[in-house]
Amino acid sequence: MSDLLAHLNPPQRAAVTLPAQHALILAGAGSGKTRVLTTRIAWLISSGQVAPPGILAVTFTNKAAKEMLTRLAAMLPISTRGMWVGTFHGLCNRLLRAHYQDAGLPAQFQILDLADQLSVIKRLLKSLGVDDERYPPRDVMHFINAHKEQGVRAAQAEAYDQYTSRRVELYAAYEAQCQREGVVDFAELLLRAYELLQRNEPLCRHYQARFRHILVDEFQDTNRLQYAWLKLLAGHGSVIPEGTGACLFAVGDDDQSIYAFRGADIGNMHDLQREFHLSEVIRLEQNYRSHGNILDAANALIQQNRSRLGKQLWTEAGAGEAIRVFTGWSDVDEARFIVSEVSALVGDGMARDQIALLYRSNAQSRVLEHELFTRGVPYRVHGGLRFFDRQEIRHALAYLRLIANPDDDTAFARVVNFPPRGIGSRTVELLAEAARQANSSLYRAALGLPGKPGSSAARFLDLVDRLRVQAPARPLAELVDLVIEQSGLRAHYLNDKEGRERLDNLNELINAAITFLGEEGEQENEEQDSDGGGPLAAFLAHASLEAGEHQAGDGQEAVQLMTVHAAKGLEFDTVFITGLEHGLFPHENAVRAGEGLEEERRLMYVAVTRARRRLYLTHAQRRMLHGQTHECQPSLFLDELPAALLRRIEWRTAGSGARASGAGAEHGTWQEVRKAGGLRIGQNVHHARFGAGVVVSLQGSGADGRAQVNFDKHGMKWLHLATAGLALV
DNA sequence: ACAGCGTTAGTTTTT
DNA sequence: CTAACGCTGT
Repeated sequence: MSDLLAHLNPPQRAAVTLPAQHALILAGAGSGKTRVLTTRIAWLISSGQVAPPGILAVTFTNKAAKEMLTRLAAMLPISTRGMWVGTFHGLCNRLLRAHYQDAGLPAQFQILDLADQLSVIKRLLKSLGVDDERYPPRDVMHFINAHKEQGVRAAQAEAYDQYTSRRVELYAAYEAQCQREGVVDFAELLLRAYELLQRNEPLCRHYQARFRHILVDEFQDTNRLQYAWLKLLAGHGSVIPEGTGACLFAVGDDDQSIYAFRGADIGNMHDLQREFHLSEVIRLEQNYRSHGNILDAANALIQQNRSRLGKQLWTEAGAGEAIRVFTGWSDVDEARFIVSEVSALVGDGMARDQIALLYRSNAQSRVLEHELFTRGVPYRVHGGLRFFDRQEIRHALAYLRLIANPDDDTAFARVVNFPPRGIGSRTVELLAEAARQANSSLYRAALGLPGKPGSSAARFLDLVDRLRVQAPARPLAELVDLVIEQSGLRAHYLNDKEGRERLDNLNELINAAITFLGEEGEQENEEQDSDGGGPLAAFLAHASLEAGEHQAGDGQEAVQLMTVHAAKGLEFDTVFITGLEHGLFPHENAVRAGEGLEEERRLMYVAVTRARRRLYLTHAQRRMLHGQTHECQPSLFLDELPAALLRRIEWRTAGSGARASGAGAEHGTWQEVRKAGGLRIGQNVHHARFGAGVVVSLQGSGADGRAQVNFDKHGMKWLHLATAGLALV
């Protein structure tokens, strides 16, 4: 056991060996958060304080849950069996499957992802004849989800004006519709599980007696409902029998809270302290990731935020390199600099996957990708289409869903005419109308319709029927194969020119089914409760809850491109934070909202703390946005970093000795015009707004000519010679 | 049933 | 500037 604690620093050890009590651990970036969490569990178990079934560990992502299990398996001599480790959604799904009747759900209930949910809402609005201009489906969906995340049902929702009142009605209709179809959306998964425990006292007592330690990762990202769920399970706020209820061990970092827009509420951190009477908070501030300069920059930046619990990262590593700042003349210029820098780093032996290019919004990847592609640098963009989101996979899953639950209208509508079998929109409309009148699902309405035997509609119903009859006798993978074959999907994609890849994906789905069953059997389960609905329902839930890797890395070691949000939790030797311009990062939409700027700053903080050794901050003076070129001001975050930590990078400039690679082709161009406008490199100039500076490079000629000037006070700028009014000094 | 056209919007996202 | 969506015409 002492081995467990051997490599921990004092605060980490204090957190791990805390007596059985509620606790909040404020874990800074790179401070060994996951390690503390897993070691705590291992310590609790190996010191005999709790048996594995007494542990409930909650994360937000499947990746984090998996990582926790892997590390635990390495630490503990005994099996992790019996522990509940998973995402909020995964665990709630488990609860609902085990107690589906008490929760008022069919055994085969399906889980709607965001796209499915939107599709349900669209159909609902249509059937109710709602003007979707006034009530855009996306807004309605957001309205519904926001309420559910607050734990508010339609019946309790406040309708303070007529418009809202209508949306509450739609929320109620949506609830009814989902109930009729036997489907639950993501938020419903949590709300149902919460209500299940809240209303069923014996059941709640059972779990309160079982779980003695609840550990939560990324606590700052919890929404109100998730916090309420945790409190309920921990037995907080109600009188419960002696020896039951759990200790809540929450690990989080308020400075890395970047998901307020989807309901995360940092207020939960304050409430946790208050409601659980936490006298002290353990702070993990020693950072094992980054060099000193990077941490100093991060600290200085985040200090500008007013509402913080307070924390200061430090390291035993040296100061390291200065933070490099580059100002591009344009977004393209910025990208060229970055890629040239990347090439140089790779040339010096740095692994490409240790270089990350971060941006605030996805659209920004375009220019970077173009440049990387042109220069032949392998790269990988995170955040693309996920496996279970692919069209062909969704089609196949829809058939499987129909087999499991014929009332699933979303699934029905998706495949009723795919592959095309002559069931047009007219037929579907009639069907929808019949279903609405009979208050039944599309499938049942279709059964009731006076369809001619042999009609395409009847053949479709036969197909689903036939598959459903065969389903129970078949192993899951075989069933998937059967569905792909008999539905005509395989034949359809065989005739398709881009179908090759889609067929590969469908075959991959069969593999996924095999893998899934393997893993399923390996873990769980001495408990009977975990499958309500058999392997098919479990597989479908898996498909909804774990959307799969974004794309299998093609093996080739590649430069990593992603949004700052997607980078949270990751680390790289070298990080480029790009597009550091006002309006872009911080994003203008965020700045307008009340606390928006602070969240943007936290986002910047997350970005900065991703870097181990080298950090580049880049921005452009003009950028193409929505088809128009915009003049861009540097991000205010650049000004919030101590100048002493920064070093401006000059690129393709005379005599600077900066990376000259890539300048070859353009070298001649600017050499010819270096005398443009009477300016020369090294010329001292004065600008009305920026003051004194030195010309470091010249480009273009005539009305197009521009000069890069390093201003004493304002750093590097590109200026139009025609308009800048530079005075020679 | 589907191609082709016009319109419109355009942060961040896991489950 | 795009991409995505919805509508119209064949």
